[in-house]
Amino acid sequence: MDTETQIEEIKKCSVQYILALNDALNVINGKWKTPIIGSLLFGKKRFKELERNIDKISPRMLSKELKDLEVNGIVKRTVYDTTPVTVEYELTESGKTFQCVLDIMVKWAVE
Amino acid sequence: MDTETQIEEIKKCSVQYILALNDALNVINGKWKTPIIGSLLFGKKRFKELERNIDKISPRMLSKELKDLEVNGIVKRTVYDTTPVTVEYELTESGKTFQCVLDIMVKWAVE
DNA sequence: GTAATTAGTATACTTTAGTATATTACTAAT
DNA sequence: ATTAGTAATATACTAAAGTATACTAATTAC
Repeated sequence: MDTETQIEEIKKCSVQYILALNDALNVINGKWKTPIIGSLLFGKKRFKELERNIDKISPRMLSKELKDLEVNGIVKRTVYDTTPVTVEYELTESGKTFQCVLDIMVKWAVE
Repeated sequence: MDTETQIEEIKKCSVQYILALNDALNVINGKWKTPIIGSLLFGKKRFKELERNIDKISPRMLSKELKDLEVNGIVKRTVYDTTPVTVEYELTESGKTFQCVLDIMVKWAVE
């Protein structure tokens, strides 16, 4: 069964539909995940760059949310052995395809 | 400026993009709003029907979330003067167009 | 007269999310 | 020697979200 057919099947069953929905919602829940993803859509960034780019986020939250996003396969973390250490965050392929979800939310909000 | 052009403009500015995104996110935040919308996508329902349809939701939460959704123009509440009183909840036009947002989230989750 | 149904509300509580502030260890510049 | 920058972590706290349980008033069915 291909994904298209699979999606059609899921749409018929409210229980499965809501389960799949929750998977997607877990990626963006909380106050900070969308600003982080939004910021990374404009290119890879370092910890401090994100901290400066996202207004009022504390390092604790930034650290926690980046970990969550990494676990969910949205963000890729790369450490470079420099002094001081350089850590770069960027969206994975899955993270990039998530843009279409965000775009349609923006579209809905505007309309 | 038509909505299409407006959306293109917003996509260029991360601040505006995130603001619009938050409007959409406010509609679905919390544990119960998507199950409620999901349930109403299958047709109009009464309070007790929703309570039975959505596993483990308490009347307090159902009441609160329905009010939120009503305020945000997603759900329409209609009271019929019967005994005992009948209250029907259904999606507004805006609520129905929100389905495409949910659908794309499901699509993303499956893929 | 008692139970069940309707659509909720009230109160108290627990859990989760988020904030504030300080600290770590390393280095480079002043 | 002090300050600043790197990427965080630790501790303690507040605020928001959600749960549990009991309750309302009106009516019908048993």
